[in-house]
Amino acid sequence: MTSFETTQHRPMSAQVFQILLAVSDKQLHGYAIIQDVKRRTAGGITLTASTLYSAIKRMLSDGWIVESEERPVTELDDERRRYYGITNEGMRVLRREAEWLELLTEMARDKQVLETRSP
Amino acid sequence: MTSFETTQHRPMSAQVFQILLAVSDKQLHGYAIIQDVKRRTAGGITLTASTLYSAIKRMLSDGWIVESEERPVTELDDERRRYYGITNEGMRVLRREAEWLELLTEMARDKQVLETRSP
DNA sequence: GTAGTATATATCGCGGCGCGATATAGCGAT
DNA sequence: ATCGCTATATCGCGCCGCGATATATACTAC
Repeated sequence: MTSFETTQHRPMSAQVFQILLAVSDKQLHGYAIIQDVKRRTAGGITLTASTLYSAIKRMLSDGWIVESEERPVTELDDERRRYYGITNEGMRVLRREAEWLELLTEMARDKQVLETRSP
Repeated sequence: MTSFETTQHRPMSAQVFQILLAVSDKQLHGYAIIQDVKRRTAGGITLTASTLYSAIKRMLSDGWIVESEERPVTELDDERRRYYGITNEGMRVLRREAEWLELLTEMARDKQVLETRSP
């Protein structure tokens, strides 16, 4: 019998969430992450360089992402790039955060802040 | 011809979001907000007193909530209580944030981080 | 009655983090 | 060759959540 879930939710910034989403299905280098997030959120989130690289530093030490030693095969590569991939732990916290966001959305729906789903 | 929507999303903390949700359909005093949020999120978010009252101060000056002068009719009242209600502007930013959270959830679904919704 | 806990609001200071500013440098095109 | 884009990195400011602390009233138990 597991104890009831009363664990305090550890907040994750929208920026870190987007970085994790970006590298969740492919290896990306920093600058590509910025572009990917900007495109996918339609400008809703524009990562600054300082935000990105400080976040990467934290996520590395937290074991959420890893720098890949072998480079993805591309004819047009750039030596300066550093590629990152998600870890199992990173995937775990990403999934947990996504479920949390889904729960928050449902709370808003319960309060009639959002339209109720499927008429 | 309107320009394409590229407005940067203004981040709202999970705490402020929960406070807005709590007062979205009824007038509540500070301490009751703490209890309401703790119950509704099943302990996921526990507002501290300092977080709540500093957030209330900001939300008042931002015009997201107002202090109600007339007190809700209850036989068991408490003179110390200060009741707050949501404004039209508060409702607007709350709805906008809820839609944003819904969008983030969909992004996670697109990346297979969440299971695809049942037909 | 009085001790202890819950209710209720408020302030201070620390720490974490997003971000503007700034630096450095390889790259691609005209 | 100059200029904008690509690419990574650091510093410092400011905002904000939170622990600590303060004050005071209400309720409950012994």
